[in-house]
Amino acid sequence: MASPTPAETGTASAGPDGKGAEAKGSGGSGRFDGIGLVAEPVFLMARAASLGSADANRALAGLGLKVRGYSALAVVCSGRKPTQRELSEFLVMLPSRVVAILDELERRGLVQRTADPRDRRSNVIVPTEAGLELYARAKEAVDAATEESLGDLTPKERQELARLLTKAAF
Amino acid sequence: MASPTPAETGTASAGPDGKGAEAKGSGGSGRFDGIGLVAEPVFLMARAASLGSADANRALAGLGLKVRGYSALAVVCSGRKPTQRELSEFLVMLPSRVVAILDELERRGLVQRTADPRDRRSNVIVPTEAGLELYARAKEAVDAATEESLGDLTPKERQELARLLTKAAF
DNA sequence: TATTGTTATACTCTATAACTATA
DNA sequence: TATAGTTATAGAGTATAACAATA
Repeated sequence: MASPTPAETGTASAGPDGKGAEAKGSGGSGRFDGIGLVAEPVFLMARAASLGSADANRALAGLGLKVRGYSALAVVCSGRKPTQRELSEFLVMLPSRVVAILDELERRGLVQRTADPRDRRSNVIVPTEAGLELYARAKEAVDAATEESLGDLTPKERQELARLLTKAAF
Repeated sequence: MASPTPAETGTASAGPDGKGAEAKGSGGSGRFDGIGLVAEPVFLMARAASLGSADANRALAGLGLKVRGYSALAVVCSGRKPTQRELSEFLVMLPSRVVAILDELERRGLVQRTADPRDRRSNVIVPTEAGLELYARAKEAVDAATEESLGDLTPKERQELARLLTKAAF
């Protein structure tokens, strides 16, 4: 059981099996009952995030994106015109990592660094047409992956999960 | 706002600010409203897990543990006598990573690799007295950190969050 | 033949500290 | 004096492939 092959998981997460092979749908932790850890939010969030990111990375692989690049592109495509500092805070990424992510997105012609008229130290990041188009397709891919990885939750449960995670994440 | 100093975050997570400095308690995403990404579970789980792990790592630092080592110790101390393969699957860690984690825990005298009478290829991992004692203290530290990072959620909401995350994580 | 644990290796991400140009 | 972006570098974590012992 459970293929020990990590698969092309991209990077930002993943682990030994692309998808939990234990007791999905049993309503509990399946064959891992009795381990106190399964009741701890820190562990549950880490595991869910790891598996979810792996799924999303697989879904994004065909578009040449991974979760972090996709997330940055999503903020840039929101119309908010973020600076790199804002991206750093929102995505919980170090400024130096933002540089690398944007270098790649800019090299591919998906975003542009533009001058901030109010502070010449800052870069305002805006999407290109190609960036907006790729983002639209990427979002579909991520949504489809989410649909699959949260397949056990009802729409109402998903909405509640998102609400609670928002309180935990901000 | 928001100290750009990452602080001694351990490793398994972290980012630019140890704790969200935006609009905690506003019931929403604060100054990040209008970014579609904040509604996506993959992003929310990654952000919550990142901040939560950073908090937990800070809480565990004084005990010489980080989230992954703590998690492995927790499973070993559950009385389940896991093999390394089982730890790999449960913790979503590659077998080679489990080797490194256990090498460290064993070197510190917290766990022991013992022979599996039913399969001489496997190691059955058991805790030492010192391991059980350290785990008890570590669990308290993690629980306290969780108490703080989920401080905005009512007990009922935390319970519901744990239930939904369990469905998502297994 | 397949699996467990192990080692080795390459790559990515995280963390820190410096540097520049602005403010 | 402080901040935004950049670069460089050290340290963890992730992903693969191979191997010995065992099944």
